[in-house]
Amino acid sequence: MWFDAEQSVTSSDKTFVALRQAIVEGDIPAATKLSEAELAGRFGVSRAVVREAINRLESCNLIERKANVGARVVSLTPAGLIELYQVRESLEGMAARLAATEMSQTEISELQALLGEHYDGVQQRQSYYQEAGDVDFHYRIIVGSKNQHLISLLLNGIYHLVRMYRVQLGMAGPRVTTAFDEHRQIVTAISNRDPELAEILMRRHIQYSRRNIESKLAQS
Amino acid sequence: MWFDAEQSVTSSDKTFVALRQAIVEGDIPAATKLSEAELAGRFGVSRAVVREAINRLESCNLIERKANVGARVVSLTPAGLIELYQVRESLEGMAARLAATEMSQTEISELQALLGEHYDGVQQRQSYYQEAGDVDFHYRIIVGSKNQHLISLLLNGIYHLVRMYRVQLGMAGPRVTTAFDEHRQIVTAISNRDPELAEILMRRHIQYSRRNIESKLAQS
DNA sequence: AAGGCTTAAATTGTCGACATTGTTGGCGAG
DNA sequence: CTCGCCAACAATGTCGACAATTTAAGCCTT
Repeated sequence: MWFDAEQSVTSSDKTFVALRQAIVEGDIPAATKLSEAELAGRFGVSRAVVREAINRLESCNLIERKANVGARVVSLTPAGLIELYQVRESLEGMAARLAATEMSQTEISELQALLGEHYDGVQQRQSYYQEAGDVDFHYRIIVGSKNQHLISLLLNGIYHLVRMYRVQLGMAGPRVTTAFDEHRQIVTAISNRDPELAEILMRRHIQYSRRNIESKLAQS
Repeated sequence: MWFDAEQSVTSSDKTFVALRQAIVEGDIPAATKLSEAELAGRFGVSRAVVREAINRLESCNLIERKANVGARVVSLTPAGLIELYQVRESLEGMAARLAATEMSQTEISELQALLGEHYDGVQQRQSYYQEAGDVDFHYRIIVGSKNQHLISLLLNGIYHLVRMYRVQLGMAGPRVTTAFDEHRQIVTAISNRDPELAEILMRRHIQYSRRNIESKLAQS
């Protein structure tokens, strides 16, 4: 499912990607202290490449660093989740707004087709497909904004954190049918070239998503 | 004027800050190729610290890197400026919205006091004060949002780029009186605890600012 | 026994050298 | 004369070792 067209060529890249996945998937639990030496041994590389990987992880907001002390994986807190979704609401709302004017007709058609596939998946209750379909939907709108800053901030910065919360809080993929309706409304607004409505609907969609995760968080 | 409470203790930090300033101020022109060896010699440090500084500069979107090729300072383009201001509009709009509910009464009072000082500066046509006052105004609202992601994205990521455009396109500081009115309206909305209005006004304020810079850009 | 100081261990920060990759110039074939 | 291959060069990527700082333990004092 993953949209990394950029192949990681250098050793640092591979270590970075591997570490990021380990953190996001929870193989390295939240709030874990990261020892450069230990990681270097585990990945069979030098400490320099681990350092570079850690630096890049830090700019993804997946780890926190203190000078002369070390790095540790971020802690997942309810407050942090809310803050994350506030930023996401802001950025993805703008992405939807821009997508309404910047996406080509071809891209919009593909988005509508994706919505159709998504609908089939929902009918058959394929939960794995729901998750992938949701990510793909948001991904296309973000890219459709044609704004490099937005794309970079969301795909490199926010989405891995969002996924980390989802995975580690055990979000399977409920809220599918309602989410599908919201998706359809957003696509309609975009194909009508209505930026204001697209932004409003996307922001509400993310607000609902946040509240859904919050309620899950409160249960556990 | 600068608000870096975080003192740079390590050698990488100092190199990073120095390099960032050199790039933002234009001492190192846009689109310049950055040689690790040369910079290491110029700053009197090892290549490793220059590498780390360059990595951090990259996550600020001030330089671009290609594997096995090298790094170069970003190019300033009209399209890039527009994209940057679109993101800024989105994020600072959300910051104003959050500030309207999250800022303490004390912080709001200080913001109003700052507005008064700013007014005096405008009366006396102190252009240096106008620039500093504008930055300080936006800074307080961003911090007032109490959202760590927002604060980090804007202060570490966006603002240095904005400043780079301002400095290198020779923006002295016009648009002061109108901007002052806009600032006052925003403060009023925040002190009235009106999130929606605060966001709308901030977004319009940044849209105006963008158009102003765009017209300057078209002249040259 | 509790607290603070000193010292030792471990971790991070920095350095110089080596390996690998990309680039540039020249040479030769067509 | 142009195109393509090859080699030397320069730049980035990686590594192991040393230096500086933080942390922990141990000892001494009170």
